[in-house]
Amino acid sequence: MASKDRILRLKDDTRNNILAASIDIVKEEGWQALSMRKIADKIEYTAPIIYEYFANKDAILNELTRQGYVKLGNLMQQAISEHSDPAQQLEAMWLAYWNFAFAEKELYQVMYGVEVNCCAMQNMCPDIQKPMNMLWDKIEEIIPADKRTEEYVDTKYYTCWSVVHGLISINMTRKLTSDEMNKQVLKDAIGGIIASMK
Amino acid sequence: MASKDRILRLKDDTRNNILAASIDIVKEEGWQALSMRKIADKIEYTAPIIYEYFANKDAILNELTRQGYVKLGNLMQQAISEHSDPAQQLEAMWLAYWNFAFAEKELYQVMYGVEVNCCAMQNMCPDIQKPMNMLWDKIEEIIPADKRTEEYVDTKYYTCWSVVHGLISINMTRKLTSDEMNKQVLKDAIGGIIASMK
DNA sequence: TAAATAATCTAACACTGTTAAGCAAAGGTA
DNA sequence: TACCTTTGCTTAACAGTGTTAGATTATTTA
Repeated sequence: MASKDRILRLKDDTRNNILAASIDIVKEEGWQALSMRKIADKIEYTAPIIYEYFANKDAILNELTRQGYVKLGNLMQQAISEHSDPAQQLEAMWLAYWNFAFAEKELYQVMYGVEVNCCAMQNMCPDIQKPMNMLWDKIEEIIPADKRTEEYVDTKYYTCWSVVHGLISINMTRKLTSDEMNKQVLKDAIGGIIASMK
Repeated sequence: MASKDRILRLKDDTRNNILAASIDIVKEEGWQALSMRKIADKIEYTAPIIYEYFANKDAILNELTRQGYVKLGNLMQQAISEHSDPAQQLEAMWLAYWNFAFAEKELYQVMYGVEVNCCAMQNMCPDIQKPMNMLWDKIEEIIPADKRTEEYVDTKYYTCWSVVHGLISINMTRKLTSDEMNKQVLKDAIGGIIASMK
């Protein structure tokens, strides 16, 4: 019965191949160029077999989105482990978020809908919520107990997120700002918000 | 020769009809649903005649984008006229930006590529640059002369823009935050940045 | 070896943006 | 009035898209 396992492993392989082929195509030609037939070509099959692994094209994008959040979560975990002071940890987490957005540009695009049309963030699965929760918890930790209401944490969380995501979006759609200025804006804004929490 | 004028006016009418039909469709069914044949149906023609008025689909989106920037510019102008203090003017301008994004959600989406795929911001025509320039100039005005370098103004400009655009993007892709909190975040962040300029 | 099952492909549907060819009505000219 | 040319518009088509049904081939099981 070990052959069953081998076959299952092979099926898993082609599933991964589909996902890998997809990001390859996106990296080469952008999200708009991603088509079922192109994916099939790349994995040396015909288009219909993809539907044995994914319900439809959106399901592929959803899985890539999920994987993106997993990666982001891991990077944040690592950022935390490299500092002991909560404020420094939070800053490192946002920096990790920032770096992830450009290191995995294509994933960030599908995760946060910058220049992508698809998949309107339907299923809020745990993987997707994790990075958000990590940031939220860390902010909660920094805020002194007497100010620590859910609303206050929410406000600070969304303020930080807005700055970072906004700056990333702007950088991705048009590229005018210099790298030094990005770092400056990021440090200024995030630093200011973090300082205002205490 | 007045009949020539009438005919030209009619041509202008259908051009406008094409644009109006386009936003109508987008408002009803979203950007993804916008197709040449649907536009044609709405203006009671067949698809190919659209190409007598616009080079291709992207050209339609570009024109809508341009019109969006014109509207935004006018709203900002109005915001300025309603205050005398530069800091208050700037705050009103950002508020106008914010309100525009939700009053003309579809336009904002095509202007800033939130959940849209098309038209990668190719031709930076004056109409498009105007709102940016208005904000930039106002920020320059607020910053005291001894700090007023181009880089410093740039930094403050992008910081503000990032917060606002980020918050808008987040609100448009997922809607979790409450209206009151949005205003709070906006006022907090923008207010803070403006205060830090002086 | 024969039957049953799994794996894969071909063909098709309805849609997309876009172009070329053709028809029909209007305009100008003799 | 007759012809010609231009304009306005349509039909038909091409190549591409996501997706499904049916047929075909290969593999496993009895």
